[in-house]
Amino acid sequence: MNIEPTKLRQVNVFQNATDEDLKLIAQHAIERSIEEGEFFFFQGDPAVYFYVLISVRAKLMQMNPAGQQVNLRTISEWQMFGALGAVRDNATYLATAQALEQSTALAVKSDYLRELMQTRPYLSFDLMKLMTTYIQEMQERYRELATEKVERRIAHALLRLVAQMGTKSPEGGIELTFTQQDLAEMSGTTLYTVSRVLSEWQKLGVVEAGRERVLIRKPHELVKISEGADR
Amino acid sequence: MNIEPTKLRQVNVFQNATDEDLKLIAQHAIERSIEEGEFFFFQGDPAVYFYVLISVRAKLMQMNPAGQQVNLRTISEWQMFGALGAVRDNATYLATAQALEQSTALAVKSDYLRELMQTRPYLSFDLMKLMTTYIQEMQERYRELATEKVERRIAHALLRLVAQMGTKSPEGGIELTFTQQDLAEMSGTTLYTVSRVLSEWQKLGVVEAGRERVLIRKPHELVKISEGADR
DNA sequence: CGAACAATTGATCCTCATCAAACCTTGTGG
DNA sequence: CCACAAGGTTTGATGAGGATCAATTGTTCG
Repeated sequence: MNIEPTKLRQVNVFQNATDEDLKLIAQHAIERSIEEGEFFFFQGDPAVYFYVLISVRAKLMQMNPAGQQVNLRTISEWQMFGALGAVRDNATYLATAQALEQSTALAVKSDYLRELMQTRPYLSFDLMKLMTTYIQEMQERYRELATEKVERRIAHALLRLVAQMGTKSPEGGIELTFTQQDLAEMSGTTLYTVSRVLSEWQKLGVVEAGRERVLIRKPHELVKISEGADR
Repeated sequence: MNIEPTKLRQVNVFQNATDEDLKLIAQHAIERSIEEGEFFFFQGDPAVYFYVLISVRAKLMQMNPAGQQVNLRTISEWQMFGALGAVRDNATYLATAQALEQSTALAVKSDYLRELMQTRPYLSFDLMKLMTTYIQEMQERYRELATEKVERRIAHALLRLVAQMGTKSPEGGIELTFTQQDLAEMSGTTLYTVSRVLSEWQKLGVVEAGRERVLIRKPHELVKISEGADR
């Protein structure tokens, strides 16, 4: 593929790979472009490929039988996704990956990654480290959902988004791009409640909410809310 | 240590290990016995050892700042726990491990496992497989908590327990041992709600509830409840 | 037998989900 | 370039689902 192999070092799991390895991986990669709202793969599909997002944004989600969905994580550039299938034979994807905007990803056969890992312990380790962070994050979110009230959960979700994909706004503050529906699915609540909470915070000058956009004016206040001290 | 090395093959992650490997691991293991209610380790402690439970039962949990706790998983014999720290240097435990009865576990230095994995890809793979199942389970439980009502969540929690540690009762049905408080922490609800739901089910003849004990009379009914079809 | 712990049950209250309707914002096509 | 459609957001009204509190009743074990 026409990707510059060394760029792949930006991928978490490839940070310790040799130039040679990156070249091999690049050679085995094909590019896939997906329209906004379309899917890279569905939960339950055979996990033939894993992906590295080149641009721009996607999300991993799960749906329950009734069709309600839950957001597991947002994927931005140079993040790997769909890689858990590389671990076992005949694995299937654990979640569904949907493009939030028209997006492009590299696709590499899971088998190939597995093959590489046989002889390159550092690859296994870096993948395990990534998996550990997933476990940790899911455990935290699970505890949150079980024990915290909505307002805190929303604050937490926002803070996670900031860490993951926040950009500094020229006007000061941190800018985030997503719908309130998305935020609701990330914090286990509804669109309506998110809207109300954001309005509330806006009155207090903590955030500014707009269409598919939130500007965080006082991150520190958000942290306070997320940690308790019920205002 | 005086453990028979080949017994270690019952451990998920060691199923593909050579006899030689098992012997090495056994040699590096020390035994730790813990009283009921005491702790193997706490979340945040440096993850110096990983453990393999020899007997009898323990649980992994997280607490929030306010002290409310959430059960992540129940550990029974020959299950490994606290191993995620083996992945990175200076890692800390992601959860707290508490003995549910007086219990014994083998403790092995995390460093040693890491060393072994450097040259034994199958070990890494088997650990990764285990991690994958954790991720999958946590994702499912997270979705459940976000989208399902209590009754279903309790049913699901029971079914998971059955799969993990259910024993057939002589009177017919499947027997489980735990407090309703535990079950509440596993399904993200309260002691009171669990009690009410179990009473309800008892009236319908689905289960029988007693002190630290639940007998499941009609597992099939439980599955139905967990899957929807609001009775 | 009594103390400690587990379970039950009723009464009450509060947080949020749900429904409905209107309001904005953005992009598109005539 | 305006008007309209489509999607996103806001806000109010209502009610259900559970959490919480309080008091009582088992159960087990020393």
